[in-house]
Amino acid sequence: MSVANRKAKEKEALKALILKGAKRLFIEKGIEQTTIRNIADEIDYSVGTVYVYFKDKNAILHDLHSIGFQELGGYFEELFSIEDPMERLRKMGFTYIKFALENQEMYDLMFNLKAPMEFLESSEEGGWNEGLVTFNSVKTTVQQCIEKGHFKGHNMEPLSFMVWSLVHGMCCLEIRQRTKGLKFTNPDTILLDGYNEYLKIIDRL
Amino acid sequence: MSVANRKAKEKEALKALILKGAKRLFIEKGIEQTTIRNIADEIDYSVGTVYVYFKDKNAILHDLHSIGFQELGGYFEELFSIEDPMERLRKMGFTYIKFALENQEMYDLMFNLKAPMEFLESSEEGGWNEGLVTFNSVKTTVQQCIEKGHFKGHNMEPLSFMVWSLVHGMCCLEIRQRTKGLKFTNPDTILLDGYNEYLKIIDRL
DNA sequence: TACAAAAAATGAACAATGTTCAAAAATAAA
DNA sequence: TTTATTTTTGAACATTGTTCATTTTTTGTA
Repeated sequence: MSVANRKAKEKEALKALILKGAKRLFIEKGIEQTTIRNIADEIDYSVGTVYVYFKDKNAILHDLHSIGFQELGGYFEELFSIEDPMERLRKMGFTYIKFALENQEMYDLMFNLKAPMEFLESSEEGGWNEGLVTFNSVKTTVQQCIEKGHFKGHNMEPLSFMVWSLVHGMCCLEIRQRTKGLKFTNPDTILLDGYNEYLKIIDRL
Repeated sequence: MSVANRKAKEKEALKALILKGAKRLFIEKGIEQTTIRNIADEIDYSVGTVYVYFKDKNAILHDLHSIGFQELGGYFEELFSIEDPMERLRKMGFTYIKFALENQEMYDLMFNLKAPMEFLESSEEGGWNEGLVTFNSVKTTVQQCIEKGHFKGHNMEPLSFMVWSLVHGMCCLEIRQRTKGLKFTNPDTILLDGYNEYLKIIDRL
């Protein structure tokens, strides 16, 4: 059994190597500018080998999208030590924006590109688990806010979706160059300025 | 002069024909699935001809993105007869969502795809005029709300950006399949339910 | 009308991409 | 050592955006 065992580990290692190389190139020169040949070159394997370990490009992009969610989880970790749900909700949005701006290509992959979702559709997996888990962080926190007497007259799930949309929308516009295309009074701080307006609002609810 | 004149008009007509064919295919089978050869076939011209009238694919996508903004302008038209700025702001968001859902490929092109912005960067045009005009509709309305005593303690531009991000974020998540990937309690109405939470909030400001 | 010049349209050809698969190389089992 | 299995390879294919020398059409002139 030890040989088969080692082989299995080697397979996993190579898979991880491919993902690591792909991620490096994605961040370095953009996802669209990265080809399978580039990835193969980067890790000194042939094109064919990549296709032994991944069904197609979508599979690579999906696995990398999952890694992105792990990393987002790392950013979120410190949030769960915050007792006050309102304070946690405030910081959560800020952390989300921080992650998006510091990991633009990964964020794009996680929340914008079609590839990961196309992979899900063509696979037997139940649904978008990564998104579900992240959205649950928001929902749970909003629920606790409600239980503490905030957000009177609001519904938990739609309100959570609204909050998520708000931060996602800002990140999206920024990453897809729709803020650079415009000319804001304070172009460098428009995301945080916008988020601050939101903070002012929920502080009163 | 009449010949040169007619020629110029014919050139414009063919350009428009190409754009019309492209748009039809985009809506029918998606932007990513549409090739220049497809477009040429659709209008019974050769590939080369398309390149006589457009520098590259980005140029087509940019022009089509501008057409999208004209269409969005059509949706917005009735808004300007609404006197009360708060009421106008409410309806504006709703109209925006309606446009996005009824014209998903076009919306994607206008607010998500990189092509139109890449075209702008490689051209001598000043900036993203289409986006500027649309965002001005929001800003003007928010400004009028402020002048009427609403949104006390808020700043016009960041607040407008926040509002835009909120609706854009919802549309974006929907169009890029991040709501289908999740499982909402009411999947079919999550956008409107989310928007309603927003309405409840601003009604109090 | 006939014919040369200009303009417009063409499609074969190129480089780059994702993908496949028979063959080669490396490893394991006997 | 020899055979069987696994892993790796890279040439080949279809499809893409793009170019450009050539052909076709239109215009201007005698």
